[in-house]
Amino acid sequence: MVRSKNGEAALEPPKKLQIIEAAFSLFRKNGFYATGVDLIMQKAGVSKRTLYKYFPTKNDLIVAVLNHYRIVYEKYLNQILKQKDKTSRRKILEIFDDAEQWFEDINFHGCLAVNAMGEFSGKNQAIEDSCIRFKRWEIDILRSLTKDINSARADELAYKLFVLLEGMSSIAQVTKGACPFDMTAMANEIIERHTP
Amino acid sequence: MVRSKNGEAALEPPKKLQIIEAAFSLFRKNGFYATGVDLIMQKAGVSKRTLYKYFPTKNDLIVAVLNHYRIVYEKYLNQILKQKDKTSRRKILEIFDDAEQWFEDINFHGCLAVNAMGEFSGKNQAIEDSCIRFKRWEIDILRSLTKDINSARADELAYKLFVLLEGMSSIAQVTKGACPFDMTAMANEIIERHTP
DNA sequence: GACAATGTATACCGATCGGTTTATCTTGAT
DNA sequence: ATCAAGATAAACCGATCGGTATACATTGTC
Repeated sequence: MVRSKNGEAALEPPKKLQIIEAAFSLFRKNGFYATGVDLIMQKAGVSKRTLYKYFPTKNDLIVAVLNHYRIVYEKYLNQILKQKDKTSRRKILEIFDDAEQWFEDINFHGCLAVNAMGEFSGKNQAIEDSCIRFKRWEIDILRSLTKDINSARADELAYKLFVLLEGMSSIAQVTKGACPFDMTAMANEIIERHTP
Repeated sequence: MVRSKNGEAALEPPKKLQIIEAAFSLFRKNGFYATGVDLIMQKAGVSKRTLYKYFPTKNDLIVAVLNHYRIVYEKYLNQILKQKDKTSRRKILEIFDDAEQWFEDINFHGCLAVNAMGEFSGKNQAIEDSCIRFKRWEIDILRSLTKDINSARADELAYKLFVLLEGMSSIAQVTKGACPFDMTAMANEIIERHTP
């Protein structure tokens, strides 16, 4: 059984990833300050010593979680972006369609980077930088798509779509109600208006 | 000098308001969990006993601060809304103009209700309710103005403007950079498109 | 079977948290 | 001048925080 355990261990994520994923779900649900390291190590099934071996401070773990957040997002986006048979416009609308569903999920608690900035703004530069990088990356993705729609006004279109996405996210986080209007249709209108 | 002190005391806000205002600025800058009651009482120039007389728990103070946040916002909005010589459209654009300046301010840290929801979602019902009420109130104000522009589609127009406002707020909070596009012009475009 | 490495469990640390209590001082009304 | 009210300052409380240190169990390698 030792051998089989080893085989599994090679496939299952290492402890470091376990910790990040446990912290990720706890931070998202309960916030950063409100989540203690004891709870994280308990949920990760890992001792405190191991946790502090991989992450010398809690803030280091937070930075790692924010990076993980982007990687998870990236994996999802790549599934959409790699579809060769779809136009950039359709890809964008697909992103908005999925986002609309997320926002209606009872377990949606807003963008982790926005929440982190609300708790650590002016307090921890590394965390702030992570958040800023995340948002810049988000709009870069959108811009890479809007370039195919209207290369001359790609920046403007990407930014307008981004504002729509962020606005809906914030509103959904607070009001927790279903969107009173069709977000994807809104995105489609904006794209329509910027299509030459 | 005792008499002059008394005279001033009658005009200056009572201790309760001092506490709320001190907590307001601290919560906005440093977040809720990260701000201890000791710092609040120190900044308010008030003893701990007095603070706990007016607010039995810290969460009670947070709710009061969120209500205060709405009242401050309301006072500002009333200055705009009461101008009889301006159209509702101009009033909306004025709101967006001011918002754009706020967002570029170095001391802007996002919407307090959004930040509070990020820290207390699923933890404190009273705080959550305060945040939800705040957002509902915001969109109600917008709807009261869009009714004058297009009564048939007032809800839709108000919501679109609200999404724009919230989206810009979130983006500004994280990226801390100047808006790359003219937000008021965007609002104007939206209104234009919904004007019959 | 021995050994070093690694992980776990847990006790512990000082600091700080939200909140209470006590003791002192100021104040306004009589 | 006195006295009760209400404020302050500060000690204090138990709990929890992030983080460290210790003791024990498990593991792969030789």
